[in-house]
Amino acid sequence: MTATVVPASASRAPILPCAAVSDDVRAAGEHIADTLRRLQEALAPPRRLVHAGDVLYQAGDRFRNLYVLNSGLFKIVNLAPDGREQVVGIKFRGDWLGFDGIAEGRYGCDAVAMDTGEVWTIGYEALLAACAARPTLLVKLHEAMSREIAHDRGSLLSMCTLPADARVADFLRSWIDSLASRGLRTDQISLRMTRAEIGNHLGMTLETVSRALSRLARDKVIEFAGKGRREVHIADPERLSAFVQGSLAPPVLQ
Amino acid sequence: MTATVVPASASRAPILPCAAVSDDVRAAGEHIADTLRRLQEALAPPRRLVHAGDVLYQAGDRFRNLYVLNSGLFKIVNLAPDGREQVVGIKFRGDWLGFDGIAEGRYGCDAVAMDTGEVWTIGYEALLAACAARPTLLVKLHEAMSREIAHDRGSLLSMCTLPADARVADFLRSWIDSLASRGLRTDQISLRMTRAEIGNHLGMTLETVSRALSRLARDKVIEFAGKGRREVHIADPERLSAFVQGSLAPPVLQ
DNA sequence: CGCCACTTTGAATTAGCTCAAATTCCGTGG
DNA sequence: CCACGGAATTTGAGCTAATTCAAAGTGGCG
Repeated sequence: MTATVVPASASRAPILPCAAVSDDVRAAGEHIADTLRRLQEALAPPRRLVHAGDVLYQAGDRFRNLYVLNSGLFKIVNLAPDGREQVVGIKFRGDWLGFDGIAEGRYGCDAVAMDTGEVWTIGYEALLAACAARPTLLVKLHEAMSREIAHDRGSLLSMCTLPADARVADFLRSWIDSLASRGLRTDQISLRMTRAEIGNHLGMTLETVSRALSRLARDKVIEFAGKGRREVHIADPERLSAFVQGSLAPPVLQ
Repeated sequence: MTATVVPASASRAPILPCAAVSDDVRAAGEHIADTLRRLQEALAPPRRLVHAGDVLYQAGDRFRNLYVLNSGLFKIVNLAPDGREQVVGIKFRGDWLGFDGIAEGRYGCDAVAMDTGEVWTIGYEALLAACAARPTLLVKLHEAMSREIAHDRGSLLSMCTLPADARVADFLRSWIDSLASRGLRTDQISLRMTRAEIGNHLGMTLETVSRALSRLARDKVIEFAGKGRREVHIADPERLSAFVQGSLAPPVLQ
């Protein structure tokens, strides 16, 4: 574990590339900043710097804290007793981690950093105490849990109703959505995951992921940037949605 | 909508068939009863009788209430804008419904009764007010949300890592688990769903569900009871788990 | 009794998997 | 700076699990 603790006096927020964004995108970005501000005021949570590969918590660890991502990227990995494992979620700035530990008193997943970032540690008991005095903080907490439930259901829907190619497209689309709702630029994704990890997350093999990406590139829905093929450019997010739709309705139009 | 409102003076709890159950199963059953008791004390929520097919709320409806199931069985159906739909959850006695509506102020799914039952309506604002004075009620609420998140992730894992037959077995196993944790008899399941619904829930076709069930019956993992083939007897729940495991490890034993 | 919805089972088709080989990328050490 | 080696990626060629299509079979209910 190479993570180190950073004093609360560290920089308040990361620099956000701020291109032209719509009003509701800016509003959504504000929503996250607002939550972070309130957490800072109420709890002045300790901050921790993490690097790719760092494990924030593991399945089975005793639950005491929730965590909020101030920057960076995490994967949430679910583990079955029999050894099966799956990437069940990708977490971005503003996302909370660890909700699944509340009920049983132990985390049910691993949380692994996929990039350098900063995590705020929120003691659960302290959070509850703070919420008692600040109702809006409780509202934020519930919204975050609710969003997570809704998002997981969306994943399940994609998994169950989309063919492999469309599932990959939808995965990219939802990633773009996440970026957009944080006011980040939506024309490129830096996939900090291998094809194998993406495949595991989407319930398909790494070869199928590779083929799907190649086809999306061939059809000009995405394009690869740079040397490695982990930088994906997306000229128009709409084309991703269109691709998903297209793979549903077999050309009925005569 | 044929549902009717039942006065709060109605019977406190349904009759629970109580065979020999282990201590922690009884404890789990107590957990639910305890939550219901606290809700009753704090809010005296209105009770509503529902019948199979009744729709409690629909995706898009304005969110105002959570609901707690005192008896009966619900399915939660997620709907995509493009018409895709999926049964993303099955709800039993003690389960909460509607969490997904908190964040956006609108429900994201339909909640449809699959059997006669009684639902308690919990005004969200009133609940928050009640929680302010009763911390344990807040704890219960968070536990319920946490459990839902953990459960959804389990579903995703099954979907992504199990072949069709094992997925059906795992579905039955988790249903049995739900019954067990409520102190209900675990040797039979009354599937109040068609093969098509089960298939939709598990991401496979109705034919595949039918074949999987036939194979499970042939292998004596389950057996059909009664005339229709919706009553499933399960002599030993362990055999379901064993079947799931067996379909993972290709006979390595020489 | 007969209709209708649900279920089962079979046969043919296919999407995605497995296996295999070639290629690219990137860090490391000479 | 370049050569080397391991990991990740791409692409091809069968193979298989699950789907689609089709046809009986079964049960519930007016």
